[in-house]
Amino acid sequence: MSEQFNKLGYTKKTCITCGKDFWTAVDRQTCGDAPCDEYEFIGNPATQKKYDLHSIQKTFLDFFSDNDHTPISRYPVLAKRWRDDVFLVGASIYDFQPWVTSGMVEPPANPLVVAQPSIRLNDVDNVGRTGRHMTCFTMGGHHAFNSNKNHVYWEDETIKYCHDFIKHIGINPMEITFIESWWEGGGNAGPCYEICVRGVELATLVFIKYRTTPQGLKDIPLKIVDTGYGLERFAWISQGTATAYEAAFGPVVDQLKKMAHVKVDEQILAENARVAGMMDIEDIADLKELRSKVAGKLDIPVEELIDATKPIESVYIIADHTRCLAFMLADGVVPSNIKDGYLARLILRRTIRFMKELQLEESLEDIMKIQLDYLKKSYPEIKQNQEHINNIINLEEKRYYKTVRKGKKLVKKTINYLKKDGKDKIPLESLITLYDSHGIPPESIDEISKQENFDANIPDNFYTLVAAEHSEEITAEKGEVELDYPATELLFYDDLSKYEFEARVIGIYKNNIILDGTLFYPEGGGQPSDIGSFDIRGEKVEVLRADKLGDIVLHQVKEQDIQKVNPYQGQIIKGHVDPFRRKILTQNHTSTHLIIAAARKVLGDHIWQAGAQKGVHKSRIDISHYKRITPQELQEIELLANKLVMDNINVNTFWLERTMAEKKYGFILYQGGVVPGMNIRTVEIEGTDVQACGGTHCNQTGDIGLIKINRTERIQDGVERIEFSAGESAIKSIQNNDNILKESSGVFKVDVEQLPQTCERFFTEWKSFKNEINRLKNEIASLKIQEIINQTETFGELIVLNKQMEADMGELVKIVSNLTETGKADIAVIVNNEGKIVGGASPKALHKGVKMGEVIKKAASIMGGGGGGKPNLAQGAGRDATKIPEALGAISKYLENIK
RNA sequence: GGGCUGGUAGCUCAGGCGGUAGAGUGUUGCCUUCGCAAGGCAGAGGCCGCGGGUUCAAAUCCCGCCCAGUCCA
Repeated sequence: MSEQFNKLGYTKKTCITCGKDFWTAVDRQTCGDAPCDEYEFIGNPATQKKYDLHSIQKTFLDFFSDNDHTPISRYPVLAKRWRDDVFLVGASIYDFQPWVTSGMVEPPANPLVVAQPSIRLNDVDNVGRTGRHMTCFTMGGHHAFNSNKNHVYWEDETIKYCHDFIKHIGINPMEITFIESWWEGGGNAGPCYEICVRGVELATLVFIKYRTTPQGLKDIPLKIVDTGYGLERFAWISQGTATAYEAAFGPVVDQLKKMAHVKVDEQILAENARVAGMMDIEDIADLKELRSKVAGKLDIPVEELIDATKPIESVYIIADHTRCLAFMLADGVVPSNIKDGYLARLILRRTIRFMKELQLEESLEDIMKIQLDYLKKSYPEIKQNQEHINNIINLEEKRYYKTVRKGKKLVKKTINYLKKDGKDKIPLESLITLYDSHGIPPESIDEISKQENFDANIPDNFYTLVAAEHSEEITAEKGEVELDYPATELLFYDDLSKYEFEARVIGIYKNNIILDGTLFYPEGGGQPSDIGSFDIRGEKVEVLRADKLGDIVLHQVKEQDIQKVNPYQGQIIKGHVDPFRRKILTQNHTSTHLIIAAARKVLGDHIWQAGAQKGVHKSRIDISHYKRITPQELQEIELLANKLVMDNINVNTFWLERTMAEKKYGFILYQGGVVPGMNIRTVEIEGTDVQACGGTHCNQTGDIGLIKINRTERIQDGVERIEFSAGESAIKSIQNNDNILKESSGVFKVDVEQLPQTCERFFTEWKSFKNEINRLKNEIASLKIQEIINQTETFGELIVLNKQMEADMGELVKIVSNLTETGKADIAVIVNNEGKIVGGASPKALHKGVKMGEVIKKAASIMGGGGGGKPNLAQGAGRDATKIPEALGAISKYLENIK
């Protein structure tokens, strides 16, 4: 245990309430954390000086900077910029996972200090209501990374720093308690202290020293001091405001209050926060309990409490959410229906919903302006993105209103149907469909139902029931094979123009050959593998593909070829890479970098690669963009990309240490996806684009020759796919388009230039001909009626026509329906020479029980076909025209029975 | 990545268990009116998203694609 506590005059006690061990400098019974201790700082700040978020952040960074820590800039909140296991940064340690924390890469500084905006959305429902929950908070972290070679500092120093910092800002250290605890997360674990003052937890000091495995805890080589100071909490305790929101973003709250004319009862809020502080609030039931407790303490009915707090809670939510959004959008999250984009949309729509609740007339853009003006003091880069943020939120606002409008209609329609069916409440099934498929939250359904005097019948555990609808998905765990061979030397990086090489066979795995070095590029980074052949003492063995397994390249050959290689284990063989394929894949790969660069120029800096697949004939690249790329924009991108080709820019590739590379170029390096490893292969197209990329690239952009963009596709909301071809394939693509045009214009026998207007003309004419034909058929039908109207017979009371005549299906239908509708016949059955048959019945005949569908079905089946329809009109057909008389006979027979 | 909706007239949408493509609105002409608002009558306007399949017959059923919306991880 730490010596430091004794030095500082702290002794260990056990909390009489929760039983946890804690360290204190005074004689006290409880640990100092809620619920063992109540909030004691509301209306009673713990410091002389009041810190706002900007000043506490600066004080924090300066303090640790003065104590030998290197301050580093915040990381983007969008964690996928450097890792692919989480969407958003949830703590300062996320910045260094996994590369630094695994020991693979040196930290940017050691020890270091950072104020990292972090986003956690799991408690989103509590935000604004408990006085302390936020979606976005600033985690101050001072970190030390201790290895065998380099011991920086551990527990003693950490405790001292924490103690000194708290003292530095003016809190009496006698008030601090250090609660002993255990921390686990992200596959790591270690002991920790929770630092509490006046009932609120201000920081956590974690000492990461283990890896959690199914077999238990394992020591890790790198021991990490992971501290998290809740800077908003520090601001709060220094100001003693009723809620953390006033302390963290008071100016925003004030302006919103003014806008919405919200009046606040400070006493209620303070009591609410105090009681909430004592509770672990997780779901709606907890919130309800909170309300009733607070109402009880204030001795007012719950309804009154809710009415009194609802507006200000909305203000808090909006202030919190816009801050969260500002970071997300500025850092490059594009709202979407999936992944991180979905989270952004969720927050954005929640914000609008609470704006509606307050009946604010201002747009989201107006509100966001307040937030950005507040944030710009510490985060000028966010304010610089204002235009981009506005573009997105205005678009999203419109989309949201459209969805709401549609949703309202749908709910009303649903209710109408239910009313017709004599139901008095909405079944759960419909509620789930409305939410799940159409995004209408149950609160909205309830609201609309009330207007329609209907019971929405929404269960309390609605969202749990929705979750139950989504049955768990099976994720196939792929068994990783581990092979014990030395890393294959990747020769292709040395000289990209070489296609012949010699290497030693060092192993064989299934039908794969392992060499000590290779020129074959293994599939990776969206670039397909090379193909080619081995030359083994004059015998040729085809290489089907190359794959990377860890550091080893596997060369796949045909099963039967393995014996040819087997005797040569340990010997040198020759390899030959298909130069054409390699060349065109290389051209395609460099092209993707140019298209990205061009797209950023044309569409904006928010463009980020979301995936890519290169191919021989065509390649594709997915980019984040919040709306469709217009055809004009696409042509601009194509032109610009080709200009970059024509400029014949040098493409430089070199290896850089990871942290160095990040410092030099920023996260835009990871445009093409997260790359593993200590050193990063950096591909730089001079003055145009830099990416961490393991692929093969042209030496100069001119080597590409030509880029042809073929089409775009919206693969997901917020992600646009661009398909293109490069080099020879680009020429082929253009020629292919040419051929299509020539063939098309050839059909019309016009010049290519005239094709559009010719198509237009033909299509228009085709439509008018179609209408004309329809009109003529009507006329023909009435003429043909004249032909046969006098051939009717009378069966009892019914006038019957049962004949064969020449007419097509459409005419038959018109003739028959005209006859029976006008009363010229009660039963009309006409069959043409091909065996197509139509029958109709007048209301009078229907009344007698005639079912035309059955009649025609029978008649058509005699002719070897089928048919059917409604009682008053039916049609059918048979292939055997010789049976027509027989079919007509059957009908006569049927009619005999009717009369 | 997975699930669920939807795409029908210029617009808003019915219809859909296969059997003659509909309404409202807008539009055009005529009637009523000094004129307008309004009303009455008549008409024009549809590759029923695209491509396959099943069937005597597909807007309708099946498969694929495109477009839009939405929920979840």
